[in-house]
Amino acid sequence: MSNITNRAELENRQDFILEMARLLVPWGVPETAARLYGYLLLSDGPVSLDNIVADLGVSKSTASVAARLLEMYTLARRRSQGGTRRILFEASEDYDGMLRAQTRSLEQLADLLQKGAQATRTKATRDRLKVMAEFYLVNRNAMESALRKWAARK
Amino acid sequence: MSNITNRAELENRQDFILEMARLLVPWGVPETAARLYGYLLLSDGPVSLDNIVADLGVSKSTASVAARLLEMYTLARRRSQGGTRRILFEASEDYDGMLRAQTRSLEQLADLLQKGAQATRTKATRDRLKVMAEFYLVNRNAMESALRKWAARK
DNA sequence: TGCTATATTCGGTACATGTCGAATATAACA
DNA sequence: TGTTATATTCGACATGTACCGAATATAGCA
Repeated sequence: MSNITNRAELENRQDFILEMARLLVPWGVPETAARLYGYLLLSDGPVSLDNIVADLGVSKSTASVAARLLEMYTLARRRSQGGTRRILFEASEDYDGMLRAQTRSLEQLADLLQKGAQATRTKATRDRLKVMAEFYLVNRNAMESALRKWAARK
Repeated sequence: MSNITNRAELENRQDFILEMARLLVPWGVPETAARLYGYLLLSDGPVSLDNIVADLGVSKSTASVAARLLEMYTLARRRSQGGTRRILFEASEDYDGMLRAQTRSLEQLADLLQKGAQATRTKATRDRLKVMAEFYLVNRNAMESALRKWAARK
């Protein structure tokens, strides 16, 4: 039972899904999981593994693994329902997970550079490391601030 | 001819280099290129391929490829000198290359979501896509603004 | 032009990762 | 407890990527 209604629309959906994969793969999301995320974003409601298998053309094991991956990234949520073992998946509203990971990464980078600077005796090198640390910290703070502002909006 | 002066310091440098690799690999930088970047950051001046080979324990071909990669990322610069074929490498001051790539990526993501929204007929889904597009755009702008401010500093 | 120093490319190999279908586990329920 | 529907794990296989050493290319210079 496919989730897609007509032929003309399918092309657009496929394009969207493929493009989403193209953009997400460089962020470290495996191809299939990235496509699944695009698929979930376009789906009008929670979908089952069998939906995924039908519409994405992957095996059930692959679908299962990809869905769990997206859950780990907090990009998707599973929605169990009583009375059946069937699990439904949907895109999560916590779509800031990826960016939060970024801020964490920038923070760690700044930290490492700072520590590196402290352990460096050559002034020129030490100064460069300090400046870099500052650079990454400033950018981290900008993102962090934007994320906080967003969370508080509405 | 190694670039490292004494035994006690080596441990710290190695730690720094390894940690840098750990942080950069998730950004899509291959292990050896990431280690090389850490090494360049700690080096007090431009280094030759032979320095890299000696200090990083990789083959010359690997060093050559890794250095070229860093150049492509604009994380390193090569400095040719007349009178010899020897090339020296150093960390670049354009260490914002990675973050600029991020802003571009966020922009494309926002764009794709926006276009996806336009092609969606279901209101709830369409609205979600619009909100997401806005989210990524806001964050892109925050980073972009921080980068501009940094470039104009001093 | 030939010789030396150096960088780059190439072919093969090892390793990691994603995918599949089959096997297994588990929830629901008669 | 047995049967069915469903999800998950497992083992094998394919594919891609990074690495190495050898081969090749090229700059400098006698």
